[in-house]
Amino acid sequence: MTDKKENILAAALDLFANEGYHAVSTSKIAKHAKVSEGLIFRHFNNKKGLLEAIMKDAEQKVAQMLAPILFEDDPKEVIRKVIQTPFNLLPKNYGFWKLQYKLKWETEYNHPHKMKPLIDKMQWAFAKLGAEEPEQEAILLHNILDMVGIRLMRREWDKDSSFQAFLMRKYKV
Amino acid sequence: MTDKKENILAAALDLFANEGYHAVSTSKIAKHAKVSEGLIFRHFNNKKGLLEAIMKDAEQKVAQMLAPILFEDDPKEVIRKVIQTPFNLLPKNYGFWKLQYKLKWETEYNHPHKMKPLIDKMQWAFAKLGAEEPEQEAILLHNILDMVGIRLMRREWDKDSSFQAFLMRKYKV
Amino acid sequence: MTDKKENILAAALDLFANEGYHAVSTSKIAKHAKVSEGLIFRHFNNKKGLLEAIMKDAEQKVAQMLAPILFEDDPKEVIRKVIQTPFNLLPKNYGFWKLQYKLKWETEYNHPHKMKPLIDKMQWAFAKLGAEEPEQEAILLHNILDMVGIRLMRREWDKDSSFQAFLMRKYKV
Amino acid sequence: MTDKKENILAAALDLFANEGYHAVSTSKIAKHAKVSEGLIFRHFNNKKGLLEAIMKDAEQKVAQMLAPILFEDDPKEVIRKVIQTPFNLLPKNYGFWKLQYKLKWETEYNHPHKMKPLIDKMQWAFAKLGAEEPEQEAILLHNILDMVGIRLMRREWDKDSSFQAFLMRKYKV
DNA sequence: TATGAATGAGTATTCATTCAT
DNA sequence: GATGAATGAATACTCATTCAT
Repeated sequence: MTDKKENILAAALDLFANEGYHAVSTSKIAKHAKVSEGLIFRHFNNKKGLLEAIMKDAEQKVAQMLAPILFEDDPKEVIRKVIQTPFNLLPKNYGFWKLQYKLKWETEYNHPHKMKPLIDKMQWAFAKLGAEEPEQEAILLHNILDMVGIRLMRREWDKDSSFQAFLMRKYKV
Repeated sequence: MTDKKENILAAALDLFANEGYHAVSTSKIAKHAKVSEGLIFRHFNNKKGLLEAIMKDAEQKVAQMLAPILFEDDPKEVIRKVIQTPFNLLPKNYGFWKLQYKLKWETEYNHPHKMKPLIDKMQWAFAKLGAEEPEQEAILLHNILDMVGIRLMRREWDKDSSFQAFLMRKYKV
Repeated sequence: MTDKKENILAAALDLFANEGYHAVSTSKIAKHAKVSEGLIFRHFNNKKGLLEAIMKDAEQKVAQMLAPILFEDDPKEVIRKVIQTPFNLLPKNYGFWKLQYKLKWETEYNHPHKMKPLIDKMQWAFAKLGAEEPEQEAILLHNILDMVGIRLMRREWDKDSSFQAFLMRKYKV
Repeated sequence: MTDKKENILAAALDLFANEGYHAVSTSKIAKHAKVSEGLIFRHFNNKKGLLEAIMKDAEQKVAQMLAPILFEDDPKEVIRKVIQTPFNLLPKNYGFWKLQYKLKWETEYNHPHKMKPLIDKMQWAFAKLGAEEPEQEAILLHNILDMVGIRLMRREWDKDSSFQAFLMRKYKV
C-alpha cells in the first residue's frame, strides 16, 4: 500500500471517529491527508468505500484482541483477561475503536455478532466457576465491559481508572 | 405552540434519532413534517436551533424519570427502581432516548454529569445495604443500566428481556 | 399618514441610503421600523412600491430646493445661491440625498432631466454676466456642484469645507 | 489562468457593473460565464472573493492611467492630459470603470486616497502656471473630471462631447 | 499513480410576499 | 390597521464524484 493511500486511511479514520462519517467531507479528508481529492476516489471509489476499507481492518483487529482470551484454558484467567481488555487498548488506537462504537448507531452499518465467540467463552468460564446463571453472567460482564470501552473512548474515564481493580475484586480474579 | 411547530419537532426528533443529525437535511425534515422548509427557520432560526429545542425537553424528561428514585427512602427499593428504569421506558419515547444516547458521541452534547444525582443516590443505597465499596458499586450499576438502555434503543434487546429479572436476583431486590 | 407608515418610510430611507436597495431585506426594514413585516406590504404592496413612495417625495424636495434659485432675478445672486445649495443641505436629510445619488446608478431607476430648469437658469445667468459660452459654463458648474454633493453625502468632505468660499471667489459672486 | 476562470471574471465584471453587486446572483454569473455555479467558489471561495479578484486589477489600471501624467514635466501639458483622461477611456473598459465608481458608494470599498498623487501633480502644475490657489484649483479640476467620468460611464454623455474642448479653452491648454 | 479543474445535485438559510386572524 | 404564521422560490455555498491530463 502506498504512502498516500495510507495517509488517506489515517486521516479518514481520525476524522470519522471524531467528527462522524456524515459530518466530514471528502475534501476535508483530502486536506488532512495532504492529497488531492481525486485520489480518494481512485483508491476507494467513493466515500462509503473509504469507510469500508477502514472497517475491513476491524475484524482482524477484533480477532487479534480476542485470541488470547479464546485460547485460554483457565476459566479464572479468562475472566481476568476479559476484564483487562478494554483497559489495555492502546490510546493510539482509540480513534479506531471509537469509530467502531459510533458506527453501531448507524442503521446502515450493522455489524452483527462479532462478539459472540467471546460471550460463549465467558459463559463457559462462568459455568466452570460454578455460576448459577452462566449465560446471563456472560451477558452482564460483556455489557459492563462494553460500557467501560465507551467511557474510555469518550474520554469520560482514563485507562488507569480504579474501576478495573474493583472488577477484579468483585469477580475474584 | 402551533400544530406545525410541533410537527417539525416530532419529525426532526424521529429523523435525528434514526438517521443522525448530520445525515438528515432540513428539506427532509420539512417534507416529513409536511411544512415548508422556510418555516423551520422562522421557528428555530437554524438547524442547530431545532436540535436545541428538542434537547431542551431532555432535562425535564430526565428529571421526571429520576424523581421517583431520588425521593425513595428504602435503599432496596432504590436499587429495584433503578434496575427497572430502562426497561420501563415507553417505546413511543424510544426516539427521544435514542437521540440522547447518540448525541453523547458529539463532543458538544456530552454532559456526563447529568446522572450525578442518580449515582449519588445509588451510592447511598449501596452503603445502607452494607456494600464494601458503595461508590464503585454505584458506578457499576449505572454502567450496566446505561448499556441496557443502549441495547434497548438500538433494538438489540426487547423490553421483556429476561435480563431484568436476572439483575433483580443478582442484586437481591 | 399613520405613525407606523412613517416609521417604515424612515427606516427604509435610512437603510436604502446606507446599505443599498438590494442589500436590505424587507425583514430588516420591518425590524428597524418596529413593525410587522406584513405591514410593509399592506401599505406599499411590495418592496419596489416602498422605494417608489420614498422617491415620490423627491420631486417635491428638489422643487423646494430649486425654487429660490429659479425665482431669483439677479444673475450674480443666481450663481451665488447655486453654489451654496449643496453646502446648505441639512445633515438630517443626507440619507435622502444620498439615496438620490445612489439610485442614479441603478438602470431601473433613471430619473432624467430633473435638473434641466436649473441648468437653463444658470445658462441665463452666465449669459447675463457676459460669459462667452454660457451653456457650457452652466454644465460645468452643474457638474462641479453635483460632485460636491456626492463628496458631502459620502462624508468625504464636511459642509464647512473651504471649497465653497473658493468657488465664490472663483465665480466672483 | 484558465479560460473558464477568465469567463467568470468577465461575466461578473459586466454584471456587477451594470446591475450591481447585490442585485446579481452567483447563479446568474455562472449562466453568463457558461460554467457551473460551483466553479465560481472553487476559484474565488465566495462571492466577495470574486469581487475582490476583479478589484485587484483596479490599482494596476489606475496606475497605468496616471503614469503619463505623473511623469509629465510641462505643467500645461499636465493639465491637458488630465482633461483628456476621462474622454480617452476605452469603451470596452467602461464596465470596469463603472464598477469602480459604483463601489465608491459601498462603505467597504471606498478608498478615497487612490487619487492623491494625481491631485498633488495637478496642484504643482497650477502653482507653476501661477494660479493663486493651486490646491483648490486642483481639487476643482479633479471634481470636474470625476463627474465627467461618471457622466460618460452612465452614458449620459458620449466621449465626443464638446465639453472636452470647452475645458481646454477654459484652462487655456 | 496523482492532480486539480469541472460538474450538478444538494445544503442550510434568506427572501419577498400572502393570508388568516 | 396590524400581526405573525406560512410559503415557495431564490440565494450563497458545499458536496461527492468525474474526467482530462
